[in-house]
Amino acid sequence: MCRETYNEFRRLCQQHNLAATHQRQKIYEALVSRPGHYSPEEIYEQVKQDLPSISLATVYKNLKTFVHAGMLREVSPHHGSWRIDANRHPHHHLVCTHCRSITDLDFDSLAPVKLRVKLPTGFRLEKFTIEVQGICKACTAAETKQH
Amino acid sequence: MCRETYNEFRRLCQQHNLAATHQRQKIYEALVSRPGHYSPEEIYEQVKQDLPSISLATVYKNLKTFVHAGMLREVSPHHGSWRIDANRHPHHHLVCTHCRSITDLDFDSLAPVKLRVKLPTGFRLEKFTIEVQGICKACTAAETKQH
DNA sequence: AATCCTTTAATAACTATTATCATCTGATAA
DNA sequence: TTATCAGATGATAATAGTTATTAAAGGATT
Repeated sequence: MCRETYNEFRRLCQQHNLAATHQRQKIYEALVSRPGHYSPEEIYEQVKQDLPSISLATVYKNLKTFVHAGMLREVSPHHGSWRIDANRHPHHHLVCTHCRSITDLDFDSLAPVKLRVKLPTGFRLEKFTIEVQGICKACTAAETKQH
Repeated sequence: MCRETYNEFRRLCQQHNLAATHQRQKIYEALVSRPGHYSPEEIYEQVKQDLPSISLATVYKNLKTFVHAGMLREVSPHHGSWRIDANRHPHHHLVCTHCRSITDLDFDSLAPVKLRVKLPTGFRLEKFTIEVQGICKACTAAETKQH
């Protein structure tokens, strides 16, 4: 890990009250040192090259910790189970990043997407989908009730 | 199932060369008769009320069949494994609906999202994410090679 | 009604993820 | 440095979600 990344890692851990362990260091490095959208399994394989005795559960736990702390993000908030949409009309989705509930948002609620550049050659565009991410009413209510 | 929905279902099955079985009818109905973004498990529970002996595998298989035929859509094209994104800069994603690969698209490649209406009260907006869905270069190439 | 081909139910198998718990380690203070 | 201890780790069992297999049943066509 380059010194800059290392320092950033230490700083982030301190900031979030996390012990800066070897495992975390390597997991963090595996993600930030190369572009990509890796799965826990892939990170595990990568980190194992440096720390052969690391456990897959450790990778999962720390990825969760990092995401929860805001040090990393998940690519999509819909992960887990497959969801089917029977709404045939073009529309967008409101997605709660807390409870992951999904609500339809009328297509015309948002101005059409405008492409300012050419897409990579070879990519055959099908459609744009906009996700409006945030905290839903129910989760906001539950949150404020707690305090 | 109302007659209109039933006729549409028959028509869709015919159009896609699918036998119009009771199970398919009920699965289709469970989705289109009420708004929502249901999981296979939820559909299964719903359909079981009418067809107690239906198998969960049948639900999965038919949902896949319907999605593949274009009769229904999946809410999001990436399911499977959890993916982590270490790119701290705001950006969008190109997603291949075939191989599900993910590529970053610079934030400025698309004009900013414009909200034309108020969001539902209580929803606390965090951010907009745009997914650019289509077929990636590799998949297009593989496809044309086949023919 | 007979035939054929598709679909289904049951269930085993598999993949992805989480929980449990004994052991170990990083951070802090002495 | 070393002692201390909360928090982290590794091993693995458990669970959730999904897919594969196969014998039996059902729709479509004749």
